[in-house]
Amino acid sequence: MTQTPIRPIPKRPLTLRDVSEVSGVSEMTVSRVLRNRGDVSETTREKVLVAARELGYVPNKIAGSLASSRVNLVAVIIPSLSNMVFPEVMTGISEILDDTELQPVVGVTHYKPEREEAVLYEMLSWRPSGVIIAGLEHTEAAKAMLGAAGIPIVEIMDTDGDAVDAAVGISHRRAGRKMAQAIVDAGYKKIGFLGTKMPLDHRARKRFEGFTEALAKAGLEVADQEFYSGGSALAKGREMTETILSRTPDLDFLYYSNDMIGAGGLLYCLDNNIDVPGQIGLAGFNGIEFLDGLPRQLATMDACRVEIGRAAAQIIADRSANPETAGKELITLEPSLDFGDTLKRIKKI
Amino acid sequence: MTQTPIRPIPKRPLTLRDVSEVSGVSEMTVSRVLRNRGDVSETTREKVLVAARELGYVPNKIAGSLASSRVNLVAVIIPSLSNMVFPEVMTGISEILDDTELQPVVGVTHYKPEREEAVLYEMLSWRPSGVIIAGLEHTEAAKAMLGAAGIPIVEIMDTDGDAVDAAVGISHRRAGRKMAQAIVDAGYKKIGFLGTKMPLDHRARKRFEGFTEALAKAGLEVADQEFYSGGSALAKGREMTETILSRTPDLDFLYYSNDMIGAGGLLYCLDNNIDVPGQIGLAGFNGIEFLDGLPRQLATMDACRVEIGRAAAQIIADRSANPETAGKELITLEPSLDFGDTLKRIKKI
DNA sequence: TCCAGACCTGTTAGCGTTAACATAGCGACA
DNA sequence: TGTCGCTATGTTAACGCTAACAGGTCTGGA
Repeated sequence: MTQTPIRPIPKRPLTLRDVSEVSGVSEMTVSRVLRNRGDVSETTREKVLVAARELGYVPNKIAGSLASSRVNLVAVIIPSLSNMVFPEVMTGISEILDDTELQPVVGVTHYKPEREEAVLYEMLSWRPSGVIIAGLEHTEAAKAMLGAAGIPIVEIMDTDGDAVDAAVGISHRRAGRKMAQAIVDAGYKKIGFLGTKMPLDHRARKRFEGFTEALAKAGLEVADQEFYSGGSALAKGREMTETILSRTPDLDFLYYSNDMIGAGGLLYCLDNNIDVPGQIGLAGFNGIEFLDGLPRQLATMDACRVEIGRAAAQIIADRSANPETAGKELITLEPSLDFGDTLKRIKKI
Repeated sequence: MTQTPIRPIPKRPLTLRDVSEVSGVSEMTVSRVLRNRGDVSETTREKVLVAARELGYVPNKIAGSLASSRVNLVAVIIPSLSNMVFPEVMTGISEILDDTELQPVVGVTHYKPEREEAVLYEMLSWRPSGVIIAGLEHTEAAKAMLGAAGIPIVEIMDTDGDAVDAAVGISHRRAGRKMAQAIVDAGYKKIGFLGTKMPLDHRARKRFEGFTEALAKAGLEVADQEFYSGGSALAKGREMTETILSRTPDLDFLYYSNDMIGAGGLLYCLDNNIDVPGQIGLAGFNGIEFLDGLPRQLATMDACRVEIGRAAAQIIADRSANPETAGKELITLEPSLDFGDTLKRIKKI
């Protein structure tokens, strides 16, 4: 019936002092044991660990970080989590950071510059070991903060522009051009574009710019466009496809700004017995895994999401381990085109 | 050509002292201005804000939190981000916390108890204002930590079991029973179950238990089962459906443990001209928004994800504002059944 | 026998901020 | 005119931990 005589009343958060008292050594020694730093005899180590476990002691990183002025956090600032793109980037980041002391902390901006600024400020106030932030476009204030933070900064996803420090991504202009080229090569002539109403999604904008630019070189232009916002992307893809095809029935290609609406479009075409890719070709952007299960494989372009996450995290990890590495790395990955079943492979005539 | 004379050399992180020197007041006054706390004259306030902005000062929350022993973080511990379920829970949490000082910090466990334990330890070491954690099943050590943390704990998603402190969720047993009942009522007799190979997904397990239990009451049992792990859920849904139907061709209902594989199954049936819901009925679980775009609406059950997030965050916010509220709230939400187009509505004969 | 050096443990002084209290200035009122 | 009571500011002492240094003990080689 005897309980372990754990002091029952105080209910105040435990500190190193409590552990040190129970184990009969100094706080410093307890700290050493708990961090595996410095020499401690095996007997002492054991005593301390037992005491800590018995008390249920959890170290206070707030105090530890302040004292050591090292914070094992990496701020990750992204526009959205509901996109499936960013969870994949997170996967890449975690893969690398799991092998280090570092830990990602996520902030979401909802594509709003002022939110980004606020989130960044908030994050920096925790004095993280590094920042991974989506995009190259930031408010002046945000750029100033990034520049002055004195920690590694990696801007991800995009390489069309100037980075504050390091950058990892793909060229979205190039991705747009590449897709346009493939479409032109396949012989399509009357091309429609379907995208999101997102003036602040700079990467989508750049893809579109690259796309129209390459079409122009081939003497073509986008014949019709349609935009949406909100709602189920798959359902919207259907609706938009219906709308654009009823408005401009002789389109022979539809380029979607993301795979989800592209998938919706594909389902619409199949439902309506439209010959894909004969009568109409389709392509999306991103290569999301879920597409695998669709009746036909949508042509798409891989944005190298996991690799981007990995590379970005690697830069932070390396610099964190090796502070003198001056950096300014710029890693440009090459998006690969997947023709799927919805884009003819016919080469230039 | 004159630059603002920002001291150029030191490049050491700025502190309150720097701002206080530039603005000519004490550190305490600067602190008061920056936190909007206590009386400060308008002139002084202005001076301080100008100095802070000019220097690009960002407060150090590490030090602030240590001194005030208040940390405005809420630890959110979930099994996965790639599920679409949890991003929705996050949405609910953010909605509520955005109106407070509190900020969510996410940790991901990948359904591994030992990861959960580690993540929890890590999180608690930041002394957050509260913990929102998925599920009621935790290791002994994790339960001990939660019990001893002395902060509000909300276990979410599930209410079939004992909570450490507060809990918000649905009864997955009940959800399973409810679905079984609807299937039985519609007159289906030979029922197949398709799920994930996830012994540690307790909620899926409980749904299955409730499901078989309700079938048993109607004198039925699950006629065949099929499990998967990894890969594109949509594609796997197809494969599994093909497999189970070729093994047991006379099944007249397929119950999927999540909507994604259910959608794959639906696409398979449509491709193979199987009459849904006449020949075979289908149902999933979760009510994910993306289903809206499918050719036919999959029957499903809403898990109240956003509401769960909101309610959990509200509990933390309330208790954080009002520490004496003793708590132990238990909020059970009612999952609603959506018949969609794949489950006959015929009532009991 | 003595000392270098490895090993183990303790002491002291912050880290940058905020809580709590102290003080200065100033007008108002009996 | 003295004192109360307000506002505006400053001073001091933590918060819980770790870096840096200071011993003290023990070993082995000269």
